[in-house]
Amino acid sequence: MDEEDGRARRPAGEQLALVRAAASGGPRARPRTWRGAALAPQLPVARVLVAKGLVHLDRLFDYAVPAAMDAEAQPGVRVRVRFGARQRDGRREGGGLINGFVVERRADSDFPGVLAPLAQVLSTERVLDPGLLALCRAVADRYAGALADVVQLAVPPRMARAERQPSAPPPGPPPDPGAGPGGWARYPHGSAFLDALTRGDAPRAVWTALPGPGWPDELARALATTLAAGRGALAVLPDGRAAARVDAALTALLGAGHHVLLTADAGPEARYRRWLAVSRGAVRCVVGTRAAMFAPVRGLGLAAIWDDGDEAHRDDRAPHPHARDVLVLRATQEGAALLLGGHAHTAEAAQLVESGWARPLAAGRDTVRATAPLIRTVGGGDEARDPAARSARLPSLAWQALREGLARGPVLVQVPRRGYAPRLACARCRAPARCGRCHGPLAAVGPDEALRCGWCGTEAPGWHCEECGGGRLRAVVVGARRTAEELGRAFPAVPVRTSGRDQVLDTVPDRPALVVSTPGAEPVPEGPGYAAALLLDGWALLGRPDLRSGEEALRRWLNAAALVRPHGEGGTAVVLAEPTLRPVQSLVRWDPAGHAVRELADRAALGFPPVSRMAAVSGPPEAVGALLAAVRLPPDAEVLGPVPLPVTEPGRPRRTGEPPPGERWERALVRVPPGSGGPLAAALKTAQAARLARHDGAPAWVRVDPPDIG
DNA sequence: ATAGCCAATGTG
DNA sequence: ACATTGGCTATG
Repeated sequence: MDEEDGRARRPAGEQLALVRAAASGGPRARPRTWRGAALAPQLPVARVLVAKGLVHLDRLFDYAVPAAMDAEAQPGVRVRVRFGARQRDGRREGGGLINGFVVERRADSDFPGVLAPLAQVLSTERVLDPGLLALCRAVADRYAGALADVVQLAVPPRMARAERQPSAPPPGPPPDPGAGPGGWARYPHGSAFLDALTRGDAPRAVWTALPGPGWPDELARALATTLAAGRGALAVLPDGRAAARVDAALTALLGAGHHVLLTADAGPEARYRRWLAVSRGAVRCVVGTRAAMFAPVRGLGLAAIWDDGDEAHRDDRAPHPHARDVLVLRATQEGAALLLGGHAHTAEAAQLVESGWARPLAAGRDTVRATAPLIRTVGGGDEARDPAARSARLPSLAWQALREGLARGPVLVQVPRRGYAPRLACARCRAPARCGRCHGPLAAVGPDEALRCGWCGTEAPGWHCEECGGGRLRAVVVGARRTAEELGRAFPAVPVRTSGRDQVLDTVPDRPALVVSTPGAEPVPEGPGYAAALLLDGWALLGRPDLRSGEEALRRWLNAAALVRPHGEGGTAVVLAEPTLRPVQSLVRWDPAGHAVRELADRAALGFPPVSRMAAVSGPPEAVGALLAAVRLPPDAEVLGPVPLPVTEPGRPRRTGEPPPGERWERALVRVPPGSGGPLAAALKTAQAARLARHDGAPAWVRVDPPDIG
């Protein structure tokens, strides 16, 4: 914000006299809108956010409002201004035109100098309203980022054609979904949650969704209930497919016109048109992917997020806000309800419950048992005795589950994402390197890690090829397609479908088929669910030192197993993993909340997020050292490191915050206890701004909530 | 970032 | 005496 510098405030008259003098005096050309023009009679000062995300320029600048722009230069509109000009003997020189937003109209300015005029009002659309501005400010503060950067995430680029069209209002008042609570009746507190929404209260719930296809309808009912109570509603989903399912459920409840779908699939212009309908208040219900977390819904009554453990919820642009955290901020700031739902539970969700901020919304054990499939595990001890199973190189139990499932319907095989767990093969004969105990694929989990089985985790020192006796390995990438081919040969009578990153299959019919999919791309079965699922993804994750490996493996398993028929209808999911491990046990008991609670306790004991908050400072050693030396950290902050970062391999595309190839960078972590996250971000931002403004040596990167802590 | 100033350095 | 370069600073 603008600095409080204590200088005497000039009366508006004197200020304007200065501007006029400047305007009539100099020989230089001035913006055409300005030459000789008078100023706005009322509120002649516009406070402008310039659209440059520089941490050290993270404040507002005052401009004079020419009379001709008086009516249009309202708070929230996009403008163009001269920025970076210098002032010499009463005239201004240079400075380029850049975009910005009018944030406020004022009678006078704190700035003691001569104000430059607004150059142009780009659009009369008030896209950055005070509520959205306050949210962006809070997000920037939370993440030690620049306000302009966050605004760029929140306000889509202008599409003139979309602005020319008026936004159609809904066909009438939103219909009351009142046909009872639907699937919410299965949850002891489900109806109470909906009733609270109807009353206009702001209940906050962490919802453990029952397995099965019901959740999009339940989410839609919560949104529709809020809308019927006269408030706005917003749901953020991890991908376009999930958003489309909720969109369809909402259309079924309300008909068309009462909500919009904000996803990237629509294309920039259609997306902006829908966003404008929300911004203008014509539509008050939004379903979308992460950018929708900022959707300026009027009178927000409910903010909902599905599957917050999905990394797609974190924006990939600085300062990398996470939709869960943004919605928690919004619910607090705007007095809205929060619904954080999923089959899995993050430690963050558990923390919201444990702190008392949110209440659990879960079904009873009996209901869970009646809706979940039977979970079976195959650990390293289960040999493949069945000759047919041995030829398919699958443990016999897995083979059996596939065969029995295929007799009754589609069977899902969840395989690791391509390139995620590189498989190894004999360098001489190309035969896949197999585990001696369970025939699972061997994998090198980390660069210097031991060779171990990708399924049961058994280490395989001194490996030799079973086919040719060779002792050297080479990496081969085995994706879904290859797994599909292998399984197809094992079950020649059954059609094989694949679904993965580049070719996602939305649904599969209720007929016997092998459906090979990577995590997150699982097709939704059209019938009562998959007859069986084989979960081959996860071991590579569990072997990692990553903080979230267990949580993430369980999340992927639960999301796949939730697509399987209930145990009572013959549904079975087989997971190839050691049954003693915590995530495996939690899957067997279908207890995601319990897993998250234990996970949270562990992290609390170790001083890990989300109980502590962490920020990473990375860069060349001298830059990291200088920033750490300059920063005035809160007294309870603790600096860990710095330690050397792994060197970027040449050729691999580099992400921001990673060292350029060949450079040796370091990373320090700064950790604070709960409650000191805000001061930590503020301190880092201040130090960063001071160093950048002075060009004080090489810059360091600051990132709040860094990924890959472990 | 970016433009403009200034001083220091280089060139005829 | 003048041009070129690099550091420094403020941006309304």
